[in-house]
Amino acid sequence: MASQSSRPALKSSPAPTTADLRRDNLGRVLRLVHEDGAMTRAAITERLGLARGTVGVLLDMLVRGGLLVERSPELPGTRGRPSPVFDTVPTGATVLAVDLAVEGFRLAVVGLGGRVLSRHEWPWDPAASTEQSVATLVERLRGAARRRTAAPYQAVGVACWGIVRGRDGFVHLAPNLGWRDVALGALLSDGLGAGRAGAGGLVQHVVVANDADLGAVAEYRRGAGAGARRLLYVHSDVGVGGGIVHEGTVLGASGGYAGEIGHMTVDPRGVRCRCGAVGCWETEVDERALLRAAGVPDPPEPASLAGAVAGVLEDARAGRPAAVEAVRIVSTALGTGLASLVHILGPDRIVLGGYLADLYALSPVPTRRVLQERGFSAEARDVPILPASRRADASFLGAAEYALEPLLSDPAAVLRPR
Amino acid sequence: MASQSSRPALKSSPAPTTADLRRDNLGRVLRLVHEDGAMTRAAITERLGLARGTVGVLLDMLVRGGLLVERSPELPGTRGRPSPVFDTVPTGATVLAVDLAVEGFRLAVVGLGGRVLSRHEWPWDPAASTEQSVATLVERLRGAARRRTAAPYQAVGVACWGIVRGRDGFVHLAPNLGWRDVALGALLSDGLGAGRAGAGGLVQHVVVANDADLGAVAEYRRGAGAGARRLLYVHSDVGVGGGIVHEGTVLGASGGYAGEIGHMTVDPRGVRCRCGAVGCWETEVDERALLRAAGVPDPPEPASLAGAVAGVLEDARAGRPAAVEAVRIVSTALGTGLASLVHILGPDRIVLGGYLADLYALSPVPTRRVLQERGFSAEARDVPILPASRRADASFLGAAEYALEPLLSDPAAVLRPR
DNA sequence: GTTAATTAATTACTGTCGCGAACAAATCTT
DNA sequence: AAGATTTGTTCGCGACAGTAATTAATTAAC
Repeated sequence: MASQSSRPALKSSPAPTTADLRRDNLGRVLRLVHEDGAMTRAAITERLGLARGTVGVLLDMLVRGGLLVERSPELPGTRGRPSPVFDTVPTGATVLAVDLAVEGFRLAVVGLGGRVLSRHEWPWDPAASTEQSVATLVERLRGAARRRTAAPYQAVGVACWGIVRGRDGFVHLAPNLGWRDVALGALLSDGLGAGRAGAGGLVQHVVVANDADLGAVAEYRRGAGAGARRLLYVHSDVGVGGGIVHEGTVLGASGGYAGEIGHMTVDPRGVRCRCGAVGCWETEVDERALLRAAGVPDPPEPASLAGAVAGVLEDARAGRPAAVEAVRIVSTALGTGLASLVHILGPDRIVLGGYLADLYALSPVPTRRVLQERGFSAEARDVPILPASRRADASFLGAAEYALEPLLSDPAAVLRPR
Repeated sequence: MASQSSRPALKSSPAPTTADLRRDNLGRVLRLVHEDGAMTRAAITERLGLARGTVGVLLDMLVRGGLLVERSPELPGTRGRPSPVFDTVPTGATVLAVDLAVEGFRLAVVGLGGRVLSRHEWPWDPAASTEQSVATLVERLRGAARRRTAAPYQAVGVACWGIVRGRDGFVHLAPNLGWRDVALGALLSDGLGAGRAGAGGLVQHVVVANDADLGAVAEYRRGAGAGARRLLYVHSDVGVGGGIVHEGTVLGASGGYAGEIGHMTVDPRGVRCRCGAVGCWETEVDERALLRAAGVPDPPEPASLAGAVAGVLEDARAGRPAAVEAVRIVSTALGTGLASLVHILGPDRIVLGGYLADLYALSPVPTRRVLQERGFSAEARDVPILPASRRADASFLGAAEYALEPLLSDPAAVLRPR
């Protein structure tokens, strides 16, 4: 049963044609302005290396489609012919970005260019079943979507804390919501008529993804990970999640459930994890691990966990031995896991989110020392570790960016039907 | 419905032009024939989805460049106009594939299409310094390269067991050769005049890479990993190496030293590793780990290690308790590490090389059980695990494929200067 | 205040790429 | 022998990008 299993059943990827070229370049122009903000024709031409005429045509299409606007140049200052700038139209494409939290769900309407247009928040009904909760979510989204049907593109991006299959947004497990095996992606798509342009279709696209993956996207696009070639994003509060962006693509969100870095085994004689296994990394580095190491009892209310953690960090800052020692232990465990990940993935930057940013800011030495000891190369030993710069918004922004992706890779497909 | 299938390509910099289009498609045609063997115009047209005329032009260029030949069709049999097949010219592009082993280095001349044209083997001079050994290697390669200067493309691919920086082929550490910090890639490039087309340039391109990475390439291209979307290749004899192929690109070979999966930490109270750290995965799953678990003393000669391992496996097959238990322990450790890697990377296939193929064939249950216990999804729990189908040749083939890459992605650049 | 220099956008022209339709070729079927 | 079937080639078309000349708008220099 080994060799030469039939034929390579996988079809060769279709070869690109001139139409693909146009699609690609149209997307590149839009993406550039979306990511880097307003800029002139000349700047776009320079950045993309295209011919001037080409850029002109592409910009014209995007303006005509309502995604970009041409504005008169602000106060020339430089000499030479002043050049009008092109900027995104925030209402030209909007994403309903959703963050599913324990108490309720937060909704942000994010426009093209990354501008947050509005925010809302609704509590869960504690008595509601999973089905009812999802139905409520759909209802709220429908309401928000209906208010914005003028935009040529509208999408929904949901950040879900838990184990989510990127391919179709199937939620295998969302511990803090108590959800298990919920086909959230399909339910939202149906409820909002994703794809159905005319009849009842409120949005073009729905994505549901792991919040750590989306945090990685956010940091890569508009945060501390910008410009990295291979970014490792590690987030922790309760549990540890992570996302890997490799040369611009998210490792994990495409197919299965990759990126569950919190559950790599680091100690066969360790603590039992929520997932049922023993010795998962997250049992040694998440917030409860810190409390355990500090001898602080687990607060009964999940809501007060953050406060207890802040307390331990404060105590450590103040020099109380028990807290200092706890921080040292957890920081070391953080370093050990990071070292493994560096061996496996070779990131050129690491971004820490959640309480890890605070932990590392307080006590970088134990973490760095492990990397120094275990790294095989200067690159590995000295990987830059940065705090996440999008702490509060990471999931939102990532969800928005991710949901916007279809538009950015093929604006024409969205504009054509109009 | 089918939303969620976005393939995020978050890059922006280089915009493709029509020239890139042509380059791309020319490469696709060559790659297709190289990988899947001789085929007709019609088949190529179908596989690539290009217009018939386009394929005709591209094939014409490749034939004119001496990379492909047109052959009369074999026995029509079917009705319709018979179609000549196009096949690779093995001598049209050759790679000098090198495997650096303990006793000496092996050299295979591999032609386009993956055909091995010749093999050679030279022992190291035990008294030689590292510099002298490299000089010898260069000399042998020069000799082999000079014999084949007729080919439009010639390259060198070196598989090196150790820690190798993919970017430039810098060998940080090659334990079995006793090499440390050798700029092998640069030395070979200089010695063979890589790139210098006219004056003394014998080859176009030189790559040096980790043998596990190259094994992964070989298995992905022409072995048990063919067709996988995300392939995890794990190899072990002494030490554990690994390679990850994600959507057709090697995760480690591009930049730093990634892919050193043998050195992820699995037990803080474990055994000290050669690398100086404690509890590396390879201390629990490589050949010496098996011997240790079986209570067999480490043979003094590295050469007799394989024999000792085979003996333990044989004993286990025969049901001797100590050997059976040792195999169980190591298989379990294999499963633990694989489970972590599955969590992190989410491969859709795992290929085991080196003695791990035999170990798993003998005792798959403990490994599979760990994956079953720890996996979060059906995909993760049931990842196919296959033995490498290119056991002996993996490094060779991978080196050849990898060194051929520049030709396959841009045949015109090679053909133009002629 | 006029002129030169500088930078930018538009326009027209040219060459290339891939597509599709029509036609030609080679074999099989009836 | 005529039609059917599949394949390869040719040629016109549209789309795209590159180049160069022209026009436009501003600053700097005299």
